[in-house]
Parts: sequence; structure tokens; C-alpha cells
Amino acid sequence: MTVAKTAGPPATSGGPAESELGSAAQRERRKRILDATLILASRGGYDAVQMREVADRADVALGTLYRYFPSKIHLLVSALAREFEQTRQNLGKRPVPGDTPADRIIYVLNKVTKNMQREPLLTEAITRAFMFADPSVASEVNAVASLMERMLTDALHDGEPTSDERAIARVIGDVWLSNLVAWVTRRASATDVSNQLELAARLLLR
Amino acid sequence: MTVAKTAGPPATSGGPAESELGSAAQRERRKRILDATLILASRGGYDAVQMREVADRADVALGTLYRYFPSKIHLLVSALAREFEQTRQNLGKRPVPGDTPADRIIYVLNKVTKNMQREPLLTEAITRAFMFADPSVASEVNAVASLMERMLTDALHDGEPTSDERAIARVIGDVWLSNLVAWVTRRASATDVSNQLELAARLLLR
DNA sequence: ACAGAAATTAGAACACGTTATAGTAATAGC
DNA sequence: GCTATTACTATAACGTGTTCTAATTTCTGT
Repeated sequence: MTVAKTAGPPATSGGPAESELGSAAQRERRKRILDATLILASRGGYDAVQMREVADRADVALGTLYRYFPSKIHLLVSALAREFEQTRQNLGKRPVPGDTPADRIIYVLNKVTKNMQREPLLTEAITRAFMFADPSVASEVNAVASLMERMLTDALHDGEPTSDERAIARVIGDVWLSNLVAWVTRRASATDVSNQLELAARLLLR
Repeated sequence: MTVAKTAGPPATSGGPAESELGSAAQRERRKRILDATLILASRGGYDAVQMREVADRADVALGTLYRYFPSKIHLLVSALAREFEQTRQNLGKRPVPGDTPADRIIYVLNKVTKNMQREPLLTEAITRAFMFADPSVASEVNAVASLMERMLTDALHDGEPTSDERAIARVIGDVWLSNLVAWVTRRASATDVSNQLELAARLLLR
């Protein structure tokens, strides 16, 4: 006889403002978990993020880890979301340099790409999780995707983007993602990625 | 003391013509393995492709399966390569209909997309494998990627594509891949995918 | 302050990809 | 044909993601 699930802990997905869910202790736990995840990921990539190890480092029981993040994929994608949020805030601080929309987009893309090259193993871990996600992670993945889209449309100009611009941003986001995957699997070098992105931006924004 | 690896069986990766590697019995085994893989994948998706089950159905020992395909990912990507090869041959039979390059590209994209929607679980299995691949699968992945690129440049017109055209084809391939992933994870509907692809094609080929 | 509910813990248990081992069959070079 | 090498089989074993259980702690409402 199946029993209704318990109410559950701070939901993983993207409610209004994650920072205010649950008690202080719970927010602390969540933070420790994500911190441990990022440390392990930057040191050893996807394979090094082992659930038992994450739980240990975060000082929570394995069961608790799973209560907060129902799978390794959820965990990594959520970690990505947190990082991304931060990147975007950093970018948002000052206006994007560049004279044309294409230049500004390329600037943003290069910035993000360089960021990821600084932590290749972290990028590998997170990218693979992102790409391996199944429907149960859809909301987290969508959160990241629309963050990306917003980052790109913001680079085009101030204010609301037109629907054409949003389409362009999405296409560029797609190209970026594909190239990220290619880079992670070493099918493309860093300069390959830059070139491809620049080329795509110029093709779309001419 | 590490001993040199044995010569090994029919290599998985993309030599000149796969069909002629190894003895007839080996080619048979390889075929049975890939057939079993596709059957399981179409029935239950990625998770249903279990190595023990594949080996059973293909009437080979588990060890043999691993001798032919060093991992589940290799297996699925190789299965994809075989299918893709076939799709391309089907497409190649008659000239692509459509008056403009954009129309022809869109035609091809819709064709491929419809194909994949006919076997959603198979597509899910294969897409996830493709996206989860690590550097050790790079050559197989590259083989599929360039097949895709060729399919798209062929749709533009006869003969050798210019470098701009190849860039466009690659961008469209990227968009296609991203949308495929989105479709598989149910973040995008079939019509979403069609629309996105059409939009991208028009933006790039105007 | 207390009872009941929910969350957390420690640890066993399970599933499936992968690796390792020992024995048997097929094959190739002579 | 004979033997050394290679391929294959059957099966056990291991690692890590995930689930389950029982006991304990923390929280919540009164």
C-alpha cells in the first residue's frame, strides 16, 4: 500500500526566492551540500562528485542529501544554477562594452567561456549533468536556460527585446551549448569555441 | 606489470568501411548486438538498454559485448551512427525538394525530426548517450556530427559548400541538437522544435 | 512543557555498469 | 594435423547511484 509522500524538505526547484525556503538550519545544509558539490566537481569532474562523499563533506546523512536533491543530476544542475546566477549578477553590474549588438554578445560569450575554462573539471561535471538531465529535472534546466537567454538579450540592448531578438539569443544559446559539449569532450579547442560563437553571432546579427 | 592489450575485436570506431571488419561471425555478432540495442532502446529508452540484457538478446556473453563496445555509451552512439547512416542514404536517394536553400534545409530538418518522433524512446536513449559521451567516445561522436553537417550542406545545393555555408550548417546542427535535447527532456514540444528550427534557418539564410 | 509530526542519522541493501577470472571453443601459422 | 594465440562463455565480484529501515533528533502547535 503506497503511502503519500511526506511533505518534504526545501524543494530543489526554482520557487520565488530560494534563499528563503526552510529554516536557517536547512538553508545552511543546502548551502553546505552545494559547496561540497562544487569543490568535488572542480577537483575531479563529474565522476568525483560521489553522493556519499558529498554527504560526508556537507556533514549530512546520505538520506538527507537525497531529500534535498533527488538525484546526482538534480544536485549538479542546481549547483550550476547557483553559479550561473552569480555570474549573471557580476555581468549585470556594469554595462556590457561594445559598439554593436554583435560585439556585445561576443563579449559576453567570451566572458562566460573564459570563466568555464578556468575550471575545466567543474565545467565538465556540470555540462554533463545538464545534458544528461531527464524530464524530472526539466524545471531546473529551464531555469538555467532562461537565465542564459536573459543574459544574451541583455547584451543586445537595454529594455525589452523584440521577439526576433529573443529568437537570435536562443539560437546563440544553442550554439554555445553545443560548443560547450564539444569542448568538454575535447572535440573542440577553446579557440574553436570562440571562433564558432563569433561566427554565429556575426551570421545572425548582420 | 602492465601487459599490452590484446589485439582486440572489430574496433567500434569509424574506420573506412565498418562492414568489412573481422570474420563473418564477428560481423554477425556485431549486428546482433546493435539490433538488440535498438530494440531495447525503442521499447524502454536509455534505462532499458541494460548491458546484461543486450548481451542476452544478442546471444553473446557480457564480456564479449564489452569487447565489441567498451561502454554503454559507445554502444548507443554506435547504434545511432548506424541508424543515421541509413537515414542519410534514404535522403540521398532523391534530390531534396524546395526552391530555396532555406526551404530545402527546413525540409530535411523536418524529415529527420519526424523520424525521431516516431520512436521517442529510441531517440531519448540515443540522444542522452550522445550528450553524455566523454572524450573516449569523441571519434564516434564526431562521425555522427559530420554526417549531420554533410546532410545539411547537401541540402543547400549540389557540390562543395563554401566555408560560410558550412558554418551555417554547423550552427543549424547545433540548434537542432539543443532542441532535440529539449524535446527529449520534454521542455519543448514537437512543434516548438519545428518552429525553432525553421526560425533559425530563416535567420541564417536570409 | 509536552505530544505528535517531520526531519535527520547511520547503515544495510539493491541495481546496474563495469571489471576480473577461469575454462572452453575457434582460428591461424606452421 | 598440431599447437599457440586469440576470441568467446559463464559467472563472480566491485563501485557507485539510489532506496529502504529503524532509531534519534528537531520542530510545531497547544
